[in-house]
Amino acid sequence: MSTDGETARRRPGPRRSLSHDQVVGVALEAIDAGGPEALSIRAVAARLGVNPNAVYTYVASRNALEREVVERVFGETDLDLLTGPPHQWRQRIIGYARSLRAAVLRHPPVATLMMTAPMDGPSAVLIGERLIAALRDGGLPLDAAARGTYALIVQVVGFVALEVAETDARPPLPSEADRVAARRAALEFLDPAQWPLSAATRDVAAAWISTDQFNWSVERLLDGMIRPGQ
Amino acid sequence: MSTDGETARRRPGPRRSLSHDQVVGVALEAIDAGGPEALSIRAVAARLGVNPNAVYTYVASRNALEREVVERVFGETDLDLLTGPPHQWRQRIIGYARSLRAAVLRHPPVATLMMTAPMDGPSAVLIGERLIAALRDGGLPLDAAARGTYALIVQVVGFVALEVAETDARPPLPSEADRVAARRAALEFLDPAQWPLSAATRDVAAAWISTDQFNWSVERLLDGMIRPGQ
DNA sequence: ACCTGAACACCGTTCAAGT
DNA sequence: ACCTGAACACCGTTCAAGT
Repeated sequence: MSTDGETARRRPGPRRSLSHDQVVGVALEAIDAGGPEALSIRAVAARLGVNPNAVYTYVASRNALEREVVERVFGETDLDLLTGPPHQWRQRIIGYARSLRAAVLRHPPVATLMMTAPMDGPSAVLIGERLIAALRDGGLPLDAAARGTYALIVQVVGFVALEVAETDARPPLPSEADRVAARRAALEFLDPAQWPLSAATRDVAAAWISTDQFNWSVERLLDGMIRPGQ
Repeated sequence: MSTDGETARRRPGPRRSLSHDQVVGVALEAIDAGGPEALSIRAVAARLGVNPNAVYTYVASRNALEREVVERVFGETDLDLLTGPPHQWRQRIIGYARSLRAAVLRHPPVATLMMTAPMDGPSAVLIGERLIAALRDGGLPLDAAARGTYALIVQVVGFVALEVAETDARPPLPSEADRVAARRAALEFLDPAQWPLSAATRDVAAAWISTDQFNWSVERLLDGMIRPGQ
């Protein structure tokens, strides 16, 4: 708790000390500079110019640090995109989904971290709250809106994680066109005699990680929820 | 190990030596016994009674080992569920999705591994091939079936990964009922004044990781693909 | 409250040498 | 071909001690 300093009390928002935020910020810097393995207690300590164990003053464990980094990246998304006129519920959801994907792609190693820790931070709660509202604007009953919220989160975060998994996760990522081209080349081996359908859809599979496919997946999920077959 | 010279050559299938398969098997055993951190070159070596570097005779790196473990778990799924009469395309897909989820839940740490490596193994190709076929049986054009295949994979694997992320990933996992109950308790803090929609749907959010929600998500995605709004 | 110093029990990976 | 022995450059975390 940061009741010790006065600056912390002035701000009514997050109660974290400045040094705590610095640690998280440095951790994100380390990840952006050195890739997935660069997020370590010792690397953060080195960047701060202190001994490794000094980091434990601000963070409980490596795991806790990872979760704070995730929280930080959620904070880089544009939550305002989720609010707006009810009839635009669809654009709001798609717009925010793209904003979330973009934020993670700026910090590729964070994609994995999002899949390995429960989404229980303040940002996650706020995103959930606004997603439920948007889905209700789309005509979903309350409970279905809550279910749909999670299906959307799974689709969006899962998509980005698998997208990043195709790379070495070292920022900056190659352009989407380059990544699709690399996939296309890697799929050349598909033998039409052995896997006729896969071979015939090589070009589609190469573009599985594209923005186009991302939008398509989210839209299909929305379509399936709006006129539910149950 | 037995007949490391001739048995491997007799079989025309995978060209791997018996010892290679043993290494992967031991890695999976280690994971099942010790959780996510137990999958290490040194732990596998210790289980085999050899020096750490001896493992490199059979596996190129820790990363390669992880991917082989994923391949092994894919092999535990029941691919036959994906084949069947065309009119049952829906049951085939849902049935296989459940089989895949069950296989991963038997080896929880593998869920994360599936999100951190490209799905390019032989099992992944075969699953893709049969998923495309099933979606075609559902009436989708070829390209849409290929797109839908990836959306389904993202939803299924992403769902399981986030489900496991709520636990310590140490098998055996608590029962689903227990895990839902734990989530319900953890969501007690939600303040209706601050997050009215989230607080009102606590019970739904607690069951986000349930089989019911899993089925619902997959079904909604299928609904959205079968009558596409594009 | 926050840091240093030192240590413990681990990692993945490489190299040289044996058989 | 497959292993040992030894080493390098790392990890996360804990404890005791300083200020």
